[in-house]
Amino acid sequence: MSNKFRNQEANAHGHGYLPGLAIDAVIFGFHDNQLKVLLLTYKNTGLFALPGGFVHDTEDVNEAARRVLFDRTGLTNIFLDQFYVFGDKSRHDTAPLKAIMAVRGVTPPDDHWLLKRFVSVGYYALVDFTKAIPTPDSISDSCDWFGLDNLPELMQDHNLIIKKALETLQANLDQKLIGFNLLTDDFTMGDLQSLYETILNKKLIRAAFQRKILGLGILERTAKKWTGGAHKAPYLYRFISEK
Amino acid sequence: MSNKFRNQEANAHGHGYLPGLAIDAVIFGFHDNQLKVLLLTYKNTGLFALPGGFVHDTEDVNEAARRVLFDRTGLTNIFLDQFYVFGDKSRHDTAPLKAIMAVRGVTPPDDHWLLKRFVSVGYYALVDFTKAIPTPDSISDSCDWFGLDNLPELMQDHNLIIKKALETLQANLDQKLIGFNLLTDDFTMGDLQSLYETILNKKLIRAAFQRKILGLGILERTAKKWTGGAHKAPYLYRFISEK
DNA sequence: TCAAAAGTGTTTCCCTTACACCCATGA
DNA sequence: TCATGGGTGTAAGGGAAACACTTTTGA
Repeated sequence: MSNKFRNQEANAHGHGYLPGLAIDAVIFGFHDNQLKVLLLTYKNTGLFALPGGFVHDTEDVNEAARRVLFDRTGLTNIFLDQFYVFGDKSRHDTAPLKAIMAVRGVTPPDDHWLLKRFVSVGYYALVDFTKAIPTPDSISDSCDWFGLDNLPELMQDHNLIIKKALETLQANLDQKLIGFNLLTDDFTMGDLQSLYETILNKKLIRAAFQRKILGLGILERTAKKWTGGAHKAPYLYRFISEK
Repeated sequence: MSNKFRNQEANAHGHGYLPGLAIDAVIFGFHDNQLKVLLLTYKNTGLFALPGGFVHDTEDVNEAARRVLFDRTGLTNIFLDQFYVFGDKSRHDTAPLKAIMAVRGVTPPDDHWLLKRFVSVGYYALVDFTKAIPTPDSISDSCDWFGLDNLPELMQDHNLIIKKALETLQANLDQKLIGFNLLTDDFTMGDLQSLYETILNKKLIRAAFQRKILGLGILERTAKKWTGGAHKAPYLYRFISEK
């Protein structure tokens, strides 16, 4: 949820949007050897939420997800995938929405469309932490990275959504080779291994990892070297996009 | 789509249902060494469609999918999983729905809820062909198995939905060991291999397959033997449910 | 000179492949 | 007895794991 309220408060019937359908985006980043997700905070409510939005009746659902991702990060051409539909009736909880609106001095009518039951399509995205520009929406007062290890209590079932997104990421990491989307253009083998270890939450064997990754034939060595530490300088690698 | 119209024609506003949200179920069966899916046919329209339905406002989306599966097959406790949300705006096509209604002598008003844009959650199910009892809904005149190799042209994007369901099945076959759901309680190793070969659409090596499957430790030999052919009688195996 | 990180070579182990052989059965 | 399908034994091959050795760098 987020960006869900720009102009919507005055639009009590949700004209122009698909009714009862929301998008929630788990946007992963990697920094300081930690997996992070983008969260919105709502002023004076102590509420935290995943970035999200609704679907215009003129766009595809997947397009809406890309729009949400762009609005919160300024990024396009990013790995973004559906992973689950959250449709339990127990999700229906009007309290947080009312609280957010109340702080803004709005008391929605009981039949306001945002207070109805919503089904949410969960998306997860992998972004380059250094390139994303976290941007709050019109009714949240900040948009920030939070470490996966110390997430706050989130609105509704958003903690569950993140959990399921992480499981999907772990399961697809090797299969779809999506991990690279979390790194900068050039990176060392150590960076990549550290990323894998963080996502999978287990140590990997250095020599085996190096051979396995290089064996995929999807990295090129960019001749350049890194400098700084009291040790041998590692090579920088770059992901080879489709030839 | 199916079962979507029981009582709904008279309910032009879709009261009691989540608006704009549908469920489509790709129900796989296995018979005569062929993968089959359950389809509904609509009288006098030449239209074919996947079984489907809508979500009551008193039930979870996953519950609604189970209900659809039960209504069309009489089965419960069946493998059933979400695999994708079909939400492109190009799906919106009122022609087939109008045709179906027209045959029944109904002309829906232009703002009838069924003529609005729908987003559909795709589910796929794996059922024992011998146990399912295909049952048409109130407005289709038959519900039958169709071989995947000779599917008719289906309503809307239902051919695409089946294609994507099959890809999901292929990708998850080994990982989640879901293939067993398509067989009878007791089966020979040949049956199982034939099933795998059909789903994956490639030949497997007999000896390797047998060792691989038995190596999983999830089958028990039921001592009994099969009879009939001019060759050694194969053992029957049974899937060991959680111990 | 030393510690630490990086790259690579070597050996072992295991799973898959490939091939073969034996068994059971009915025509 | 013969063809056919079913179960299993054995050896080869490929990749991961485990370990070690070398290289590079700054303190």
